[in-house]
Amino acid sequence: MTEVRVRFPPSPTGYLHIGGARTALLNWLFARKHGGKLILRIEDTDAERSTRESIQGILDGLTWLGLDWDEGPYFQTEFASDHIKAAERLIETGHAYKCFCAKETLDAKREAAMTAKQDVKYDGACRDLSEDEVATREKAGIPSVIRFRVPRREGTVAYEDKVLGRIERRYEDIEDFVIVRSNGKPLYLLSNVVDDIRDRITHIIRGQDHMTNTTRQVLLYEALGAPIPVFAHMPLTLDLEKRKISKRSHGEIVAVQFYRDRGFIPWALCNFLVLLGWNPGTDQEIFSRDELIEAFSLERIGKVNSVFNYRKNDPKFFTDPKAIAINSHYLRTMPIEEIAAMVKAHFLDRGLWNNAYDGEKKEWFLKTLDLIRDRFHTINDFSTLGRAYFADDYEIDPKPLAKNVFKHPELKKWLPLLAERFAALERFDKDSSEAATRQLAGELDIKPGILINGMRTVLTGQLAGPGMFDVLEVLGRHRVVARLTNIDALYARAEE
RNA sequence: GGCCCCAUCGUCUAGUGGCCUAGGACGUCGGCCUCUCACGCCGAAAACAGGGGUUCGAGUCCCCUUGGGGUCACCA
Repeated sequence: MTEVRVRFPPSPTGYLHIGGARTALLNWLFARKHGGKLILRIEDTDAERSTRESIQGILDGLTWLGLDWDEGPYFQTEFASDHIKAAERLIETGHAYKCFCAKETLDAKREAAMTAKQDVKYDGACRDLSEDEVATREKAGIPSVIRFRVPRREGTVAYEDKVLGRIERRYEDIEDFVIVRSNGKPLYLLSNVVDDIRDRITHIIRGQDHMTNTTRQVLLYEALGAPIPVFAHMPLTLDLEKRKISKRSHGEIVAVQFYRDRGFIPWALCNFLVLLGWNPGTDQEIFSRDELIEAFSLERIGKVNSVFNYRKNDPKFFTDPKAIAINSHYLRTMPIEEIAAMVKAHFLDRGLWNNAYDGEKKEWFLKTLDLIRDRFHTINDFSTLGRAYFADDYEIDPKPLAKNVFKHPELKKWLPLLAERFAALERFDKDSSEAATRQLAGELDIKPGILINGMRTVLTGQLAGPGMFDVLEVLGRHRVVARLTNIDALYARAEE
């Protein structure tokens, strides 16, 4: 059995978006599943739109996602001579010809046909030019493109799609398409095929937006005398209006970079993306890398386009709720050391990192992360919602401040009083602090919840959080007493 | 408009003629737990686009209609 070779060929005209990431992921999975190779090929033949930053952005995105490749990145422009040679060979073998029609007149014809709601196809004006006619025009300096000569015959071009089944298209519905520009540069349809032949690609896994390219490319494979690879056209990812998502019209919400910046766990994003148009046939939705590689197959890719159900301006669900749900799942179930590594990178970035977290405070750090991670959705939450655990300059959410603190004016005295009790404790831990709190509540004849919720707000800035006495233990007596004692400042600020 | 593809809960989906009074997940709502919130657990509402066939029997096969998407570049 020959080696499985797949490729991911992005055009570097922007950042990596989730559609591209999903394509890369499926190719990667297929390669890993079959012990094959994933080739990364940058399709930069559109020099005007290709940029260095874009190439780097795509590489960074793939790396962040954990999708590694085995060969490349190759750059398509470096193989331009291969493409031209192939085009020349096609001319020699009669599979292509030079066309001298001016782009402007063709564009005008197309436009006219479109508005007249007619079929728009190249009329084949130069298809049967004699050698003399070609020579004359070249001598006259008329620029020409190279067109593929689509066989004029009855019947259809067909191929077996791994996802869609048999796809057929009649020869007469395919126009003679351009494969080389008048400036001598090859076009995608040709370059792509030539590169795939050279790279010995066995399976082409790409979006359904390439379907009409495929029939034409099959013709190219045949004309070039190369074996036709297996095609698998995956369904597209659509936006809320059911439009194909694109970086141009959707901006950051579809950029892989956005998810990195917002504190997503790379594999969680992969896990979410693979579920868009693929399922294992069981109820399993959460997969480790190895599990997913094991479970993956082309046959279980669906035919139906899926909607990327992103939300905007929602503090909790800033993207597809299911993506958030999967991310939070990983956040609270992954080994805490792995979470810690991601939090470290994030803290470093935010200036919240303390080297002791890797040293003498490591145990405390891990314990704290483990305590608070349950209600977080992203890594970023550790520096925002969880800031009070790592710094003293945390914000206090006005909502609980009103509800749990100001609503009980006496807390202004009670909280410092509680701080005194804590300070006087022989040992300060979960049990002793709870006992002291309940004791004080009893003495004051109030519900313990008043003290508990009040101090939660003051100590963590949050309306909700882990069990309060676990929090106290993690925060430590020193910080607890200081924050509870210094409560006057809070009231002073409120009275302003 | 031509060509190609597709059609199950709000969203992601299971379903390959009888196991479907259509299953799961997310989201939503209710309950339990509780110092709060989350987790967890329990429960609820929520879908086969429409119409014809075929068949003893259709979400599942066929046709039509409707709807949606893709594509029609000297972009990739």
